[in-house]
Amino acid sequence: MAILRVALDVPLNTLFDYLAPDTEITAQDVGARVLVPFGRNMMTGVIMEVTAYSSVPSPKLKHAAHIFRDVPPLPEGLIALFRFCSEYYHHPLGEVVMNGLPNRLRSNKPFTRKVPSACQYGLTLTGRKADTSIIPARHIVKHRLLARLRESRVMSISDAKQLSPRAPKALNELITLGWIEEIPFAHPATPVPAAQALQIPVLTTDQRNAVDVIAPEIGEFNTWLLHGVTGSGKTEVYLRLISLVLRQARQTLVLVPEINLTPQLEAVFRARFPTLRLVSLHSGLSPSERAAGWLQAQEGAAEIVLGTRLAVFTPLPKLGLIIVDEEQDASFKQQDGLRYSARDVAIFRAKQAGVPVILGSATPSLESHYNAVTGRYLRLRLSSRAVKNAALPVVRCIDTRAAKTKESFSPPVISALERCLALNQQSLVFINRRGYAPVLLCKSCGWAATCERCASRLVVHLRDKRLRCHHCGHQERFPNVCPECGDQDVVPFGHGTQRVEAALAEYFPGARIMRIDRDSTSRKDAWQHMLRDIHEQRVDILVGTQILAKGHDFPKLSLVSILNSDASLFSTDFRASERLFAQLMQVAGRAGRAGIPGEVLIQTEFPDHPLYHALRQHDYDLLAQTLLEERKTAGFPPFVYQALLRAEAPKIDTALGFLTSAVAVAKALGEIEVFDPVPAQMARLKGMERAYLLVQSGSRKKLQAFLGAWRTKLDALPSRKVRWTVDVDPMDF
DNA sequence: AGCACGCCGACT
DNA sequence: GTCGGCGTGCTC
Repeated sequence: MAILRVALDVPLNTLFDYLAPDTEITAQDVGARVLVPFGRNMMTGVIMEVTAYSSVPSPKLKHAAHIFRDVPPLPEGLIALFRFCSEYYHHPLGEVVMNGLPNRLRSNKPFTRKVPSACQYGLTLTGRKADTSIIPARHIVKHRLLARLRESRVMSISDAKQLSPRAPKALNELITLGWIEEIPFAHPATPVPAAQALQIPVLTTDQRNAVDVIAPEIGEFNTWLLHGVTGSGKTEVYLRLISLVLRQARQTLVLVPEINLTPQLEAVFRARFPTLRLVSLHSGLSPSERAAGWLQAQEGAAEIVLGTRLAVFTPLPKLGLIIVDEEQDASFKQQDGLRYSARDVAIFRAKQAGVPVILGSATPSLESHYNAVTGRYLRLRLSSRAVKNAALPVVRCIDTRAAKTKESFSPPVISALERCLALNQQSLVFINRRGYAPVLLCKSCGWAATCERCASRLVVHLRDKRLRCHHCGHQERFPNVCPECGDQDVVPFGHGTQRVEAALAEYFPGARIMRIDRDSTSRKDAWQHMLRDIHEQRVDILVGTQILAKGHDFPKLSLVSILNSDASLFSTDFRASERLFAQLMQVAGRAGRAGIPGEVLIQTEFPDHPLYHALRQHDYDLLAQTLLEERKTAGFPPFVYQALLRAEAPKIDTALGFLTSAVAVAKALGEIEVFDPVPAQMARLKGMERAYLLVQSGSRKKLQAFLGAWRTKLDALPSRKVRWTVDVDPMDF
């Protein structure tokens, strides 16, 4: 009787053996999903191996209930990728495998592919004449659907879903009522491309060079670092290479950071390749849609798979190229569960598949930069802007020790904004802090509002008169008096986007000001509408957080002011400068992209800091060299390889106690540098106390070997009330 | 992780 | 006398 070795979504570092449900089991079934009894439940897992014998005593073995043959089994390569991740990140294989599957395929129910809805919806005669007031006013979705249909006659299911996620249900009820009917599509939804949409831009010398160098290497593994200043046209290089890959009938995987950038890039791809079969895996998809896209990729039908970090686990039988855009972005590292770096997994995957991987960035991570310096990655530079006459913006520092700020603004920034307004040009004010003020203080006793579940200050949101924790989402009412001393003098301290917006409104009563942060863009489609307003010049001054920094072109923008970024200069996090630099380069890059000369003003108390110096010169390499030297002296990555043992417990001493015994175990294993356990930066989060222990080594191999042995020993350690995980190549401390 | 079993305090 | 607390141990 064949034995199935099954990966299950449980935090145990083992596969589970089952007797095959019938005799028709072959090696073909490796990679298939399987329904098995586990404990007292049924669970869905993936068959990792089919063997003849099991080391589990036979009375314990149960029969698998059912092998799903609704979708093809996972390809061998993907299983190998999962095994690699499990080993490298020291995370249970079952969790890695199940984490990689779309949710819909993790369930115990077979997958039935829904025929993509080939119809639109329109009003019936009854519906057109009907009195909508007989529908209760609280059925907002129904009213909106009807109103929209009276306007536009027809709408597709996706139009309806844009109105509300509950629209399908409302539609069905209205169909039952006889007000709405299904209208079959006359034509497939593929729009005929306008001739001018296909105009292909002429490449700059740098772009041409990059394409010419990479093109002959398609079909071979190499890691390319496409290092291009903001606005240098990295996307155009991607497009040229993708078109080569398309011609070979192979698939391209494009990974993007976790922001609403996916639709932008999707539109660019569709405009260039009108008949392209593209699957976009973003957070807005329903489980069925995601599974459907995933299957199209697995069947080789999708030519491009575009998505955020999870997309790195999409099965791609005809993979020809991987692109990781904005490779330095922190969102490629998952911060819970399997703590993988999608960028690093992508590189492994490219190597495994024998295809090139392109890491694109204006400000590469120091790790990638170093790999390019040592020759492990091949760097290609795009050093000029792609749009004719678009020069890099002039960057100036405003010394706020000399030019005193009032409500966050120094006189030079105010006059620059005035100038911009007079010239009818747009300007951007960057302050990376949401809310009105980052802290609420009592002037009398020094009390500050803090989150009861986290070790964080509550942020003042004046608009809704509430205090909010930006770490756990907790919110409470704004106190009228200090809860400590009863004094009435509780005041917001410091500046966030809302306060800056209010100050600007005072300075420039006539200006059209728009605030752009997670609060103002959280409503569905809000950001899209705001983008349109910006493009159509209905806005003079944009105030916002890093959400503004990424990927968007604002052609009319000529001035960028950065109000308050000094805090990150002297952070305890050794990666803070690198991140700040990347962020400021990105924001600065928003200015002057379409021929208007751009200007960037940075308010700082440390205008002589090397970071600002490099920024003024647009000199990434200069700063990278400085930072690398610092890291080398201090013994930080990329000169060492690190891992964290993270522990959390209701009481900090429990976590620290566990870590202390882990230190003893680690020291006994030897050959590795072990640091003392310390409380995490955000020591308390969501009611849990957190601490970590850092280990590092100059050799990745040694670190890996150590982690394997260490983890086995840690599993045996008593860990009452403590939850612990290993974080390889940690990004957050 | 779930989910059992299992042994000690405040309630009908 | 029971209901229920979460400590410990197992899941093929």
